[in-house]
Amino acid sequence: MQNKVDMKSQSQKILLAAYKCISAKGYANVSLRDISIEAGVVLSQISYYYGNKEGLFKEVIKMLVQKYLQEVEECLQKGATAKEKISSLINHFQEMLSKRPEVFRLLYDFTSLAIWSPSFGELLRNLFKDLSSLIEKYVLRDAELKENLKAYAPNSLARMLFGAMFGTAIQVILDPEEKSLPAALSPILVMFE
Amino acid sequence: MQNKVDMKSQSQKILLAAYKCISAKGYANVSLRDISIEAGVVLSQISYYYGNKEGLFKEVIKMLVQKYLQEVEECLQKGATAKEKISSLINHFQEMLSKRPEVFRLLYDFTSLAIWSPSFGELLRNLFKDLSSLIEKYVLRDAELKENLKAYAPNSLARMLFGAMFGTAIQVILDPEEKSLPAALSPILVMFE
DNA sequence: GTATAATTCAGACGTCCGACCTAACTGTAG
DNA sequence: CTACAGTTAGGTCGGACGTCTGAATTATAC
Repeated sequence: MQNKVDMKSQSQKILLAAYKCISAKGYANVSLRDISIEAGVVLSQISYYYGNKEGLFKEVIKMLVQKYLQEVEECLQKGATAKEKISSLINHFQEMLSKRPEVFRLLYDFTSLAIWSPSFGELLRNLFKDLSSLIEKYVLRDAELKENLKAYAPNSLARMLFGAMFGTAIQVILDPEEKSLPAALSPILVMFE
Repeated sequence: MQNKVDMKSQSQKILLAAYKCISAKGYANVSLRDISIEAGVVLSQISYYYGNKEGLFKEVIKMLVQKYLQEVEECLQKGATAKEKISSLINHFQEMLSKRPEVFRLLYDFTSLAIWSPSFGELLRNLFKDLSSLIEKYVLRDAELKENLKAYAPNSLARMLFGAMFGTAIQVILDPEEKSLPAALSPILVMFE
């Protein structure tokens, strides 16, 4: 019979510990031993469930992607106009930045891995594609879109909008003391008014 | 007497080899041995000149920053209106992306280091501050600025503009096959027309 | 020329890591 | 109970890494 504290499966404990460790110290600075200790599990359990470090981190990413893509979609459904939708998305980003900055740290860490590793690269490419597709779907199909925005391919616009959030957020992460930085996301709205 | 091929000082050879290796494979995937071989220099020369791996990479960054901040400033001086200046900057980014993508790879690699290491963090924070200050100085002090842009703090606007380029560029780096992506930088111009 | 400092060189050291192996344990089906 | 697959445990292994040491060489100052 399993103890109540051990109700969570070993594999889940490992996954959560990996999330915690990596988002706190970075993929490169965390060893599988660190994670096994944090999870209260023996080292070899990690290879048993996830094969290797890369496989484990991929699962962490997949878990996160699944969780947050949905949140983003919900944001984009709020509001009637394009501006309101983007505004809701920006609010969500700002809230995440202040309340769950570790999610962003993980994202940026993941990004640098993706530059050098083809398999991570594909994972991140898909995430970026999905995110910009969501923006395209909910915002840029808006009939009320300003005339001068229509000169650009919707996909380019979506990529740029997402890029602006991504690029602004990293500045916040790097300089959390600079309280005025999150506000830098707001000027995006200019494009929709 | 030094051989002509060895005219470059050891420290310079190391610095250039480090740039080459790191921008090709990433900081975490390059060993000091790789660099010493690429430089045609003995391993211990690296510690002699740069102390340790971190010190060496910091010098690589400083070299790069010095080189490119100037380029950016020159871009921003071209053109009369805010839109023209930003357009010139975007062109420069697009050209860099296609001709010297390794500079961006280095920048993103550096960014992920900066998240976890305070000293790298300070270096990158300063770079971001300098870049956005340049944009602020040359573009956003423009008297012809659109009325609705004036609602935002110039610094916030500059941060967002730089963020948009940073965040769009990473998508290009990750998906170099997608030839339409660099065009995603262009919609930024909408804000200035 | 000699003394002194700076540089170059070859190699070793201890550490840490991911991967791997084998045995023990657990639950289950027959 | 037995057989067996699934799981957990503990430990080892080889290798790669950054750093360090000390000797050899070269340049510099007097």
